[in-house]
Amino acid sequence: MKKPTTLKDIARETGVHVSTVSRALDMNGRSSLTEDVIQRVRDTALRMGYRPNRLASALRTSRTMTVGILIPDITNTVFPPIVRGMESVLEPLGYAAIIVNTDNLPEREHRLVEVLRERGVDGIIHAAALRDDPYIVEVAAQGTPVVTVNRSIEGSDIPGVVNDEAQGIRMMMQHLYDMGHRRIAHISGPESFSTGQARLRGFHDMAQELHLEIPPQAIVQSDQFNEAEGRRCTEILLARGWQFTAILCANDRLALGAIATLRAHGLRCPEDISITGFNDMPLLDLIPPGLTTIRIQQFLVGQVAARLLIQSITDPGAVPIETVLPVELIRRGSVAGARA
Amino acid sequence: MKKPTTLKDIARETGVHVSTVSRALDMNGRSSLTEDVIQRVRDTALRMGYRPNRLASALRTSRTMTVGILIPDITNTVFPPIVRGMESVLEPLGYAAIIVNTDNLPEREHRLVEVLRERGVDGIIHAAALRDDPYIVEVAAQGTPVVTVNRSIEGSDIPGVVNDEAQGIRMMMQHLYDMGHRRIAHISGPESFSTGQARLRGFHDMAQELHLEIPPQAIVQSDQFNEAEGRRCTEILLARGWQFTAILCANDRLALGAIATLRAHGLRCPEDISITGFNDMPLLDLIPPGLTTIRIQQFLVGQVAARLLIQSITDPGAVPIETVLPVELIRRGSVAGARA
DNA sequence: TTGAAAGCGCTAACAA
DNA sequence: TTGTTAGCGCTTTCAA
Repeated sequence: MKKPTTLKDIARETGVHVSTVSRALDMNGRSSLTEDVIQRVRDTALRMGYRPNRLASALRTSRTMTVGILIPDITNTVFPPIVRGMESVLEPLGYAAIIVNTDNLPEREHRLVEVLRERGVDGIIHAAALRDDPYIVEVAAQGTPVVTVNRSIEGSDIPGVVNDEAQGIRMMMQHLYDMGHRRIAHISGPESFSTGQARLRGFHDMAQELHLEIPPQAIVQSDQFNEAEGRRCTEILLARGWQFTAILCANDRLALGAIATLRAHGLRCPEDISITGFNDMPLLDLIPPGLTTIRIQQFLVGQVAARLLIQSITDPGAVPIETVLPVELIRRGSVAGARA
Repeated sequence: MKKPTTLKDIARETGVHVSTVSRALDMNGRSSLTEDVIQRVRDTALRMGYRPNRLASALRTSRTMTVGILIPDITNTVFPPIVRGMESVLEPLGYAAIIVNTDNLPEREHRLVEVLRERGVDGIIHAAALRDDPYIVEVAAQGTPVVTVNRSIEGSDIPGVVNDEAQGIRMMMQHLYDMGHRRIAHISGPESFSTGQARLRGFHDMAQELHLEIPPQAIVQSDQFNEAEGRRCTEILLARGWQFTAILCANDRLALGAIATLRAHGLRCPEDISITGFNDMPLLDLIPPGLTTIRIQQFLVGQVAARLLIQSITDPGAVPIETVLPVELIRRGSVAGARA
């Protein structure tokens, strides 16, 4: 239970004033101190096992060297690589991260942001932003640096990193088209997320470009990005009776649900119906028939977001509002040529 | 950029002393204050959007209401559910969590623990403990409450939650035996983790009980719990030429690697060789041929660990050293009857 | 180049 | 029941 060494202890030990110790231990700002004093102080600090008390220093400087990360659900396998990407830039810079799960619930998000603010985080990386998220906009307006990842907030000037949704959908549609598909259904993402929205728009735009007819029955909107919703939406699609040869799903988990439901109806993927996803989440390659999907650069997206946040903290102003990262089409087994 | 409301602001506004404000806002300890004052203070606090500064309060009380969580790698899908389990008990109690990834590297673990201590965490949940982990033992000895999850530290009195490894291996061996397997190989876990050790011992114990002969060639030790090691170890097993009908792998990822290597050698699972795993990680059920495995209660293990930590913080002494959670055998497609 | 002193926001004796 | 006071450990302005 021994109590930690403080600056005062080191001061007593070396016979200088605590402010001198503080200066000697300050790494960046050149301190105008004698080399000799600096050495003596640092040596004794090391010897006594000094560990700076960031709470105290934060109270003085209002810099905690801690940031908050808002995730919808860390259990969703797309997010861990993103988090590691963030950590890979934050940790070397001396930042620690408080990670919280919002479950996409606005009032839970609200509460958790309070938790972060009470702890004086220097900034917030928001991977769970809602398209309409007035609360976090307010937080940013009050001076807490905020950046969004994956999703963006509509009509706000909060910097964000996103994947090239439009291009991803475009490549996928082109691929399906090239494989002979003309009647393509779409299970779209929740309309409360910018990703769901962007992918839906991409779908319409590309359909028009390819001169595909997309009747209203071709599209079902999901309420969440998960397997259960994928199943529910596929049931609806099937019940509508419109004859489609492929379903372009707004993400991988919806696609997994779609495949399961198809199978339950005696339909095979890809022989009867082709299915596509989005994200290329981990382990996907091992799940038959191998989902054809759009790969986003999960680790990189995290890195870029973290860099943006650091920049917002140290040098606001010069931070780009939107950063778009390229995506890649991954062909696997879930797309086949359209039946005649 | 408006600066946050402090107790002093509320004091000025209500015309009482800041210590009175502090008392009025203190939720638990009944404060011997007039109902009227309490109401007035709380009302204005609410009106002014007061948010307690935990840094300042922590500096005074040395309670940050923040805990540290050490994970080997959040990208490993067994861990996110465990983390959610922890969060499910921590968050309602007002605790936030700083989560860090050790990658099983001792010196990285060391550095990250420093990061946590500098931020004054009230305790540490260690899901990345090494069998021999003198540093964290020292940290605990110096007064920081520590509990381990999944893995335990040898010869220490640090409280820990583990799964019933012995019973899991026992059930699995019995299952293989019942399916006619008599020549069972084992890809064991890293010897630096208590889990690897415990499962290996369980393997030997149960083999003896079943009167199975286990020649030295039957066992290969992995260096890490991942697919690459599973492949490497399987190659070794195959090269040795000992005829086995099943491989009991120390965890799911080793098993996934084993299946891949078998396939590369033209061997089918389960027709030629049966394979088993441990953990029942998410998505495993979707990967063919469906790995027969031992399910650990991921969410629960996290919950229990968090409860233990809170107890260690608030009421040390009465904390059980070891808590063992039951496991379950999950039969899927990777085990078939042994070939004659 | 170094020391003195004040204060970040809060809590907890101790007094009144 | 409420106010006064001191101080948690650190940084930073001002003096010397």
